[in-house]
Amino acid sequence: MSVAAVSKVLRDAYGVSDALRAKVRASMDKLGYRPLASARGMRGQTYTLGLVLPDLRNPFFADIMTGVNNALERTQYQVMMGISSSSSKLETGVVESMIDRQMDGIILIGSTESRESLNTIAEKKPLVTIGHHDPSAEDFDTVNNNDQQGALLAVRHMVAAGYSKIAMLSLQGEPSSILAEREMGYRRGMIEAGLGGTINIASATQVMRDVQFAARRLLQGPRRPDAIFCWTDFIALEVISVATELGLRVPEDVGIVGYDNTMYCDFAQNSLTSIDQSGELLGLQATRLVIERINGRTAVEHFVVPPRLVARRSTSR
Amino acid sequence: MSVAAVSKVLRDAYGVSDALRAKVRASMDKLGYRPLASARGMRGQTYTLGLVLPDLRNPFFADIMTGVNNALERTQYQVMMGISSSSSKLETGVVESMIDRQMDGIILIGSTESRESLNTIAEKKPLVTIGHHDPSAEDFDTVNNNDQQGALLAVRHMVAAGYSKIAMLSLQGEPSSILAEREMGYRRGMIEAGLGGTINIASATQVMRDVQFAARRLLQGPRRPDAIFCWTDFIALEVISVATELGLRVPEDVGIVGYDNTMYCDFAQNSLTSIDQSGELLGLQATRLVIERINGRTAVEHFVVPPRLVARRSTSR
DNA sequence: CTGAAAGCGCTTACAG
DNA sequence: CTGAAAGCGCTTACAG
Repeated sequence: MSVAAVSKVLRDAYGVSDALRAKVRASMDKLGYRPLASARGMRGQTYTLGLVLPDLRNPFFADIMTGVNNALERTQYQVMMGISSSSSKLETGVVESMIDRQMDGIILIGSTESRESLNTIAEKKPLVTIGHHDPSAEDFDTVNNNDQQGALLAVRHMVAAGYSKIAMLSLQGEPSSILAEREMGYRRGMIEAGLGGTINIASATQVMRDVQFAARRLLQGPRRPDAIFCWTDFIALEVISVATELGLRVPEDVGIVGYDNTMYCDFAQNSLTSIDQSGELLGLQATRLVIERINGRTAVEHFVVPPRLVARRSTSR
Repeated sequence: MSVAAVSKVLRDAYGVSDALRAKVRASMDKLGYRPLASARGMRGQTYTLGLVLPDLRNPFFADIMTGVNNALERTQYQVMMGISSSSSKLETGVVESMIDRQMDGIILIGSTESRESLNTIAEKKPLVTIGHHDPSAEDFDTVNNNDQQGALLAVRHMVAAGYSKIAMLSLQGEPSSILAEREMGYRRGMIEAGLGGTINIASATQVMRDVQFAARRLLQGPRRPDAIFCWTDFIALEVISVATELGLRVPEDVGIVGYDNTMYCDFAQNSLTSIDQSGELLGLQATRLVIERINGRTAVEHFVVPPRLVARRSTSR
């Protein structure tokens, strides 16, 4: 029973008899042997996937993780997460550190990087992005919900509910492709409904104070909207809070729609209409794709899931 | 300029002249050299800390991460996160995989493991726990808020606000030391107020349906409480939701207190009184302690921060 | 089918 | 102060 034999059993490689395999397995169990990922990484794989998320606050990312974990079930792979907004290190920094740590593949969520820098990463490691639209990318796979359609659904729903002065509270900061897609969907929806003249896009960072400021500005301004389509559920909940404080009634005075359909939407005190982008499915699919790439696939894949509007009281006028 | 020299510069080790150091640095920059963590891990450190959290849904963990990232600023260390509740692998599984991946130290959040199994981990790697009370542990450090006092503060506050039939909605599942501490604090508070006869502890898992069921049972039962102290803010928000659906007014008919003082507490539609356990500080301190241990400290440290009650409308009767 | 040997990119004594 | 050499625990040709 040689070192080589153990290695082969470990990787389910061919060239070991059933007898030897059983013997090795028994010894591994008896000794509680665990292979060191670092040593394996020196020559082969580490069986570790790197997942980079922009922040931990949005419960939507927990949905994605559920899908990732489901896909990893019964595989040898483990996932390690890193946060791209950590004060000191930027997105590329976190990704580089994943590469230094020999992750076999990388899943990047909500990236704001350019095609070029994503290609640079993809040269080194199999890469799949979630929440980054680039249908003509060739070196990495993308997994998305159709953000433009999501925004369109939101506007159509609000129009059908009788709202007409519909604003969008978008995200301020690094421009991203999903931002562009959703704003485009909003514009198209407004124009389609003959409301092109009242298109009104405000924006705020994710910082609480900022969102409150932007919400107050919208709700106290001269052309006060009667409905607001918000970037995420969390932002929508803040808008509900501000509206409540200003003495405005939701949905009577102002209708609110969020994005992601997180668990908070269901609470009676929120009852928030939202766009569901099937986070769990996105995570599952991204994980499958990255493992396929690790196993040799080179043809690009772009996976898009249709969004779904879940109507609740916040728009039931 | 030898391989050894590069290694020394990398680790800021002694025994290199300023001239050589500068030369090495220049070359490193020019070539864009990045050391491979796996290779470093074979002989020395990986400069990676492993952080294990029970789930991604509780926004409180994001506060902890903020502290961790602050502590890591200007150090060479990176943090990798793993989720202990991932369907397939259990808490020990995730920790083992962190050890296989040569993490230099491990921070374990909300562990439900026994002293023995934590000691087993601590034998292999520097270990610090957050949210696990074991003041006489000797092989690993602990970082906590004083959960017993937190619960006590909650009960005292509710009593002062005029509530008397105060129930606790606790967590069902693996018993943990923080669970024991909080329940103890609740009991002590009740007895202290002369309400020992109406002690009432219900419990539910974190699953939404479960919490709703438990909340309904409490609020529709024969000895309906006039106030409920909840395990986390999220659970408290669910209780507010159920109460609202049952036509009960918060805080008039029932007062609610949460735990963690997460951002959601501030929303006008929630305005939830909660116990702040300074998550950011806990994360910061745990990170410092684990790095100290990596650098050789062996004397145990147990850090405890006092909790703070933040009163809001949900208890202002 | 089986195992001895080289090598992955570092760190660590050790000799110069 | 500097660098040649051994060795960390694996995987991968390669010879037996």
